[in-house]
Amino acid sequence: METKRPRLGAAQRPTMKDVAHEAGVGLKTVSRVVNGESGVSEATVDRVREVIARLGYRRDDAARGLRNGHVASIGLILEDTTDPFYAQLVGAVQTVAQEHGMLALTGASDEDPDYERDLGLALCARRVQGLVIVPAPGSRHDYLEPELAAGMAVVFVDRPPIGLAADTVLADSRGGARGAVGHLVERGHRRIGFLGDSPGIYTAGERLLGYREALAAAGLPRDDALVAMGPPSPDALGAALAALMALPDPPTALFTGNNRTTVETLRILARREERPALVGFDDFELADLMTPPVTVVAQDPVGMGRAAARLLFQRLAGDRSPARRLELATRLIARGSGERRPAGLPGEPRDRA
Amino acid sequence: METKRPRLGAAQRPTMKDVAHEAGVGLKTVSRVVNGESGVSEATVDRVREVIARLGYRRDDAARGLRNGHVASIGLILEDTTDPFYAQLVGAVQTVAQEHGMLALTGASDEDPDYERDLGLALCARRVQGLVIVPAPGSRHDYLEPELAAGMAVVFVDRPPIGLAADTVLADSRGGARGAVGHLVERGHRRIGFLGDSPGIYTAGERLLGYREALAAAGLPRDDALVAMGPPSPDALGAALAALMALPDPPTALFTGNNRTTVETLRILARREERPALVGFDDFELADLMTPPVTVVAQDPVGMGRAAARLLFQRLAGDRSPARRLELATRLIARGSGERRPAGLPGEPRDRA
DNA sequence: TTGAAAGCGTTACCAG
DNA sequence: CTGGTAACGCTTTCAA
Repeated sequence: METKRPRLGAAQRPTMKDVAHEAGVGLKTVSRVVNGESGVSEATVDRVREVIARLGYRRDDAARGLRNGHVASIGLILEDTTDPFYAQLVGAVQTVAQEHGMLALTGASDEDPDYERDLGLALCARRVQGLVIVPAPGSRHDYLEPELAAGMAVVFVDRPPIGLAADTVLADSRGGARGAVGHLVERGHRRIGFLGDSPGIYTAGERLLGYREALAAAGLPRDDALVAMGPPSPDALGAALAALMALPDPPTALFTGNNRTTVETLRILARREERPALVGFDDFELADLMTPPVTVVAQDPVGMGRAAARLLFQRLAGDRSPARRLELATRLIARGSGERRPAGLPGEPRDRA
Repeated sequence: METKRPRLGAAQRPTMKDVAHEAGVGLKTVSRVVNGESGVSEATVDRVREVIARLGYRRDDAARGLRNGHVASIGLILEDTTDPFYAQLVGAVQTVAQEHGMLALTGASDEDPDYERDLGLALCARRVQGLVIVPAPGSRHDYLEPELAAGMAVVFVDRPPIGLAADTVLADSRGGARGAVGHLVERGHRRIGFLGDSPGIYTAGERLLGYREALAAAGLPRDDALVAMGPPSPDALGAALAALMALPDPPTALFTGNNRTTVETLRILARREERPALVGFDDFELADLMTPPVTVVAQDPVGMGRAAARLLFQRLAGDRSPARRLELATRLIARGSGERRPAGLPGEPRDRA
C-alpha cells in the first residue's frame, strides 16, 4: 500500500516517522537525536541529522506538549500596545519571559471587557502556563477560577482584577496624584483643575481620589467644576479645557491624569492664551524638550512589567503563597511646567544665565 | 481500578473524557456540544453544558490542532517592541490578525541575528501558520525554505530578507531621504550633515544612498566628513555632532536617519549654541510641539503593518503568486525646523500674527 | 545501542 | 440522535 496522500494543496511536513523511515532507524532513535539524548551511536546520530537537514524536519511542539507537561508560553492581554506606557510594560514582560525560554502570545482587548474575556479563554485553550493581564474597564475575572485551580498562574498589572484573588502589580496612583497636587499647592495654587481619563478606569478613579485628598489636606474646598473626566480625545479635552478656563474663577494649574491626556492638553494649550502650571501623571519621551519642560509624576512601566513577570514565574516555580499585591512608588520629576506660580504671586527667578 | 492519579502537585485539568463520564454520555457527544455541532438533543446539550461549567472544562487547542489542520496563530519577530515605530507596526499586525481570529506569538530579537533565528525556529516548532519578521541586521533567512515549502507564509517588514525569496513590505527609504535632503537644498543649504543608524542596517544604508543622490542631483560635492553612522546613543551622537560642528566649514543643516536619532539630536542641540536646520526620517509624537516644530519624512508604520498582515493572510488563503515587494511612499511634513535657511541668506518672514 | 507499543486530548469516520 | 475507534506527532516505558 502506498503512503497515504495528504489533503490536496496542503504541502506536507515531514514527521519523525518520515525521518525514521528515510534514515532506516526506529522512531525513538530519531526522537533521541532530536532531543539530544544519549545512547545513540555517533554514526546513527550523523545519519539521522543528515536526513533531518535534507527533509527540513522540525519537531512539532504542540504534539510534544500534548504528551509532556506543556509548551513553554505565556499569554499577555492588554488594551493597547501602541501606548508608550504599555509598550514599555509589554517589552519588560517579554524580556523576562524570553529569559525563561518562553514566548508570549499577545492580544489587545482594545478596552472591550467581552473581548478581553474571549482573549483570555483563547489563551487558556492554548494552554499557556501563565497569563499577564491589564484588565479592560468593567471586566470580571471569575472565569479564570478553574484555570488557577488547574495550576495556571495569573498576574494582573496596572489595574486590579474583579471577582478573583490573584497577584496584582499596580502603580501608587493615589499617592502619586496626591504628590502632584501637593506640589502645585506648595507653589501657591488654590484653583487646580483635574483632567482625568474615563471614571470607569481604576487608575483614573484612584488619581481623582488622590487629587481630592491633596486638596482636602491643604484645606482647599472641593469644586467639581474643576474636574473633567473622559477619554482623552482632542475634541472632548478641548471642550473640557475651554469650560474650565471660562469659569469665573478659572484654575491657575492643571493636573492631567495620564500621558495621552497630558500630551493632548499641551497641544490644546499651545493654541490658547492661558499658560497654567501643569503636572502630568506618567512620564513621556520629550517631556524634557517642551517649552517649558513638563513636570510629571513618573511611573515605572518597565519595573511594573518586570515585577509582574517575576511574580508569574515564581508561581510557575511552585510558589503557592496567598495572592500578593505590589504597589510601586511613583516619582515626581520637576522640570518647569509644574513650578510656575499663579499670576499675582512672585514667580521663581528665570534665566540666570 | 481507580482513575489514574496525576503527577503529584500538578492539579489536573478535566478532559472531554471526564466531562463525558460525569455527564453519562459519549466522548463524541461532548465534542459536538463543545463545537456547537448539530445533532444533539437539547436536553443532552444542557446536561453537558452544565457539567462543563461545573468542572471548568476548557477544550485543549493543542490537541485539537494536532488532529486537524492547525491552530490559528501567527508569529511576529521584531527587534524592539518599545520603539514607537515598531509598536505601531506590531499593533497593526495584531489588529489584522485578530480580525482573522488569530493570535500572535511575539518575540523580540534585540538586533541579534542568532537569536532572531532561534525565535523563528521556535515559532516554526509551534506550527504558527505565518510569520512576520523585521530582520535583525545581518541575519540570513534560508533556514525558512522548508517552512515555505510546507505551506507556511512568511512576510518581511521594514527590511528585506537575505537568502530567501519572500514577500516584503518596505518604506521608500531612499526616495524619502532624497526628498528630505532636496528640501534642505531648496532652502539654500550647501553643507548638510547626515546622522544615520549603524551602516549594517538596511534602511540606514538606503537613507545614506538617498542623501548622496540628492546631493549629487544638486551638484553638491560629496564630503564624507559630513556623515556619521552608528547606534543612536547619546554619547556617540554627542561626539559625532561635536565633530561635525567643529569642521572648518560646518553643516548648516542636518538630516537625521530615524526617530531615535532625531530625538537624541534634538536633546543634544538643546544644550548647544548652534541651531542648524533639521529634517528627521520618521515622524514622532510631539514633533509638532517642539520649538521649532520638527520637519520630518513620515513613514506609515500602521500602513506597513497592515500591508504585511494582509499579504500574509492572502498567502494563507491560497495565493501562490511569486513573492511580492511593496514599497510604501513617505511623506514630507514641513513644520519649521527644516525650513530654516542658512545664516547669511534671508530667512522666511516670521510671526506675521 | 535500539525499537515496539501505549497514550497525551481531540476530532473524523462510520456504525448503531 | 449517539458513541466507539482510529489517528494526529510526539515521548515514555519497557523489552530486546
